[in-house]
Amino acid sequence: MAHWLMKSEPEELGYDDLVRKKRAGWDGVRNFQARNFLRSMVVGDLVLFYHSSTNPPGVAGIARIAKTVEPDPTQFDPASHYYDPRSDPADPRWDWVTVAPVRKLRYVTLDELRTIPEMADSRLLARGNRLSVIPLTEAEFDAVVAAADRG
DNA sequence: GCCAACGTTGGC
DNA sequence: GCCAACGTTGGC
Repeated sequence: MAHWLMKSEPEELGYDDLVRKKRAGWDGVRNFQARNFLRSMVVGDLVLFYHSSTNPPGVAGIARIAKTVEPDPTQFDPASHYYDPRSDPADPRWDWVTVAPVRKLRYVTLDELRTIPEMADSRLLARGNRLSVIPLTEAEFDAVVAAADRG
């Protein structure tokens, strides 16, 4: 089983929205590296659900992969913010996975994440990082959850 | 709203 | 296949 961190803008989909909806297609990934990570996910992988572009950014809860990749339907929807006219329906460029909530965590802000020793080498904290889907080691994942539970 | 970082695009 | 221009991300 693998571990991940996935960024979502809470105005689009926050952790509480995921709890309410029970599952959600993770739409809008338009970066090849992030997409390739989506493609390697399997059912049961655990995810730290991260709120980005908000003040403060941070980890809001644990989710899990409920369904593996399928084409992201928003790429074919001209009304969608994520519409990609270059994507060929016969060979879709962009995929999504379906995620489900596991448990809400005490909110661990980005500032606090920076103080967790196990996270020091994570791509999340790397300079200039913009990836919205980031693989975590089990130690990184566990350390963040432990910090949330400790607080 | 700014801006640094960086991925993508397209001209050559 | 280089690289400048452009667009996007995301913290601040």
